[in-house]
Amino acid sequence: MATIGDVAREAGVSRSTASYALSGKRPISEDVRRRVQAAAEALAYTPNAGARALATARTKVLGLLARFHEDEFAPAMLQYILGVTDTARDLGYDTLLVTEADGARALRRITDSRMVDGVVLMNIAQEDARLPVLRAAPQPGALVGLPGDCSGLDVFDLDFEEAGRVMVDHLHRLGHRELILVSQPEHVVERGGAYVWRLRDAALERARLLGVTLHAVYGESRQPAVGQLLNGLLDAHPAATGLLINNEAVAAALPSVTHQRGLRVPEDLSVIGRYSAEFAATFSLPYSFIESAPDRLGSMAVRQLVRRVESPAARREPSVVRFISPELVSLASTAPPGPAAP
Amino acid sequence: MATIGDVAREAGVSRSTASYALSGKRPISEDVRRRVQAAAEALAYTPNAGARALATARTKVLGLLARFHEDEFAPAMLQYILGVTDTARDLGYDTLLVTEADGARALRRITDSRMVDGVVLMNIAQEDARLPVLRAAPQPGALVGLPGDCSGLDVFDLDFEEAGRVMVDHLHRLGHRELILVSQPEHVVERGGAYVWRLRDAALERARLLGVTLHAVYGESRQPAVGQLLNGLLDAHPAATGLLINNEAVAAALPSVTHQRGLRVPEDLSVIGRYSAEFAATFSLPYSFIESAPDRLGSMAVRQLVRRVESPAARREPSVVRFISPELVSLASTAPPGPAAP
DNA sequence: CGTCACCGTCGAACCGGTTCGACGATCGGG
DNA sequence: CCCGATCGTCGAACCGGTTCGACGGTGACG
Repeated sequence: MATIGDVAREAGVSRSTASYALSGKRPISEDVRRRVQAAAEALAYTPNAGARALATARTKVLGLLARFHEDEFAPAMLQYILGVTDTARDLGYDTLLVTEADGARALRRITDSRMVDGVVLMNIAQEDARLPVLRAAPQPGALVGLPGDCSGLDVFDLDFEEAGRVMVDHLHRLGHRELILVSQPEHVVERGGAYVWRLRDAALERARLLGVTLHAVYGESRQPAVGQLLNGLLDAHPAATGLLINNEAVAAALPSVTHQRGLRVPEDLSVIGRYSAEFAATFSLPYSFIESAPDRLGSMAVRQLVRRVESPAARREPSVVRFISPELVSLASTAPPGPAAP
Repeated sequence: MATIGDVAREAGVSRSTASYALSGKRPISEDVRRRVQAAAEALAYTPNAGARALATARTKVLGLLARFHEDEFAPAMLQYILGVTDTARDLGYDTLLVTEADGARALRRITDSRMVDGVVLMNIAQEDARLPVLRAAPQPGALVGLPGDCSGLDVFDLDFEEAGRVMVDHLHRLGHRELILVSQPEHVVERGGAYVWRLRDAALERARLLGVTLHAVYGESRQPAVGQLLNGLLDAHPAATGLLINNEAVAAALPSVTHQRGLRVPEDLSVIGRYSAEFAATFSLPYSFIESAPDRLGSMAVRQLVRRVESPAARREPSVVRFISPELVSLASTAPPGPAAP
């Protein structure tokens, strides 16, 4: 491979001049600049990333730490990842994807060795072992998901509390008075998946205020348990006219269950979920839903991260916590309850 | 951050001695070795990745080039990725995930700049623009998927031809004489997705030999088109007793269609698909299927890649093309046709 | 007791970039 | 015509590792 020394020799200038001619960081005569560029072209010169990183203390690589729990829904995960990699590339960065189980150790490895200029953390837990490591690291970081203590960290997440309230409000306004909320499986809660109880608690609180009955249960993530759970719920609460779903797997399984039971949606049961539009389209879920926009969250996190990476001033700004407000993007499957329907 | 110079000073030795003490590449007295290790520990020394890459011409990073077409199924994609990242980490490598649209340019970027020691290419097309770039690159590469010309390249893929034959054979043996095969959408073929026609052509050929009628059609990847397609097919071929599916989205949509039509599986219709066990479990597909093991393919590709990266001898070995033989891992939904059933 | 081999350590060079300070040439102004 | 500012270029140092060759000290052996 050609080095900048080769380019310089070919163009008949010194290495430093070649470097300046290519970077434009100092004035260079038009003639020399052209000769250097021609030489670089001719030799197919590409700077060595390691050497450049060593000299500039910049790698142009971002780390992305993600865990794949079997109970997490793959399509959503992939959308987060794409939001990050695509945005990073637009901004001139590559992405190092780290999926190993011991996230804290992995984070220490990539930050201490200076492989990355910054990191995005996903699958944030209430008490996340990676956060102390991140706070101590010299590189900035951004979280997708809200931890218990987010001091000093940039956080991006859906406003799950508001999502819970919007769901309850919407059905209450239509006249529903008995609802069921299916969340993620309980072990997601146990490992600190705060988004489960953030939506759940807010929904329960709002239901209490409005005088609506809300049966809140933890869900399942895999078949056939999901189907059994749904059938059990509908058996147990025959008077419930509305179903709230904070769990992609449950949403995906619902159509066959309602079909099987002969339930019409929304005439017999109003349904409102929380997932991405992409997910809704893939599985043709005919439900009202709150858009969770994973790709947008990933993208936002990267933009903020890169700002901090590239500007010393931005690095000193106070940390931000930014919530995407839940938007009800479809109203296909919610209607006034039973008797009022055609 | 501490450098090896700091460690050396702390331990009272030269930089080279510190390096040798940590790497063990030359005999070092027990006393010095302990002092150096203590110093490294005390200063929380971690080698600078850029500097090491510059000196050793090794980055301990592998590139993973993947494209995400909207008509490709996310869960399978994620399994491929995990197979690669997890195996790479086990072998001491990190993974640079590159998803940009212009794969050839991206590949050139990461190889020319020496960011990676090797690359894994996914979503291989029949005529793949990345292959010339890979062949010209100084780093070894491995493909997950079979291109038209795989000379000089390590290739890992499911044996789709055999999969097609196994599907037809299996149903023929049970007594079925009229079958339907639903493949991927036609535009997957147009962009060079060879696995579509590899399975399809082999199935058609085998059906011809056996005197079985096989209606082979291209599928859809999204709802509600998938459901409409299936209904149309079942209407058009009422005498067909077996359904072959080489398309995850179609498999996922089938239960609600059969339910809706009142078709019993396997009594009225035998079904056999091609997808991963993970996928089957998530969606509770009660079908016979051929395991496609994306994580295993990713893992195999990385193992071979790392062999070539680490051993100059292995680098000179002739390239390999390795097919996973299709295994029928479930027989839940295939039975002799109609009248013979209970 | 002298010599040789070997063990352990050191200094220096190198990997391939970037960047700082200096220096010569050119130009304008007095 | 000389001086000083400006422009363009160069040499050298530096980033932080690894590795080669050399060298001093010790032990074994003749």
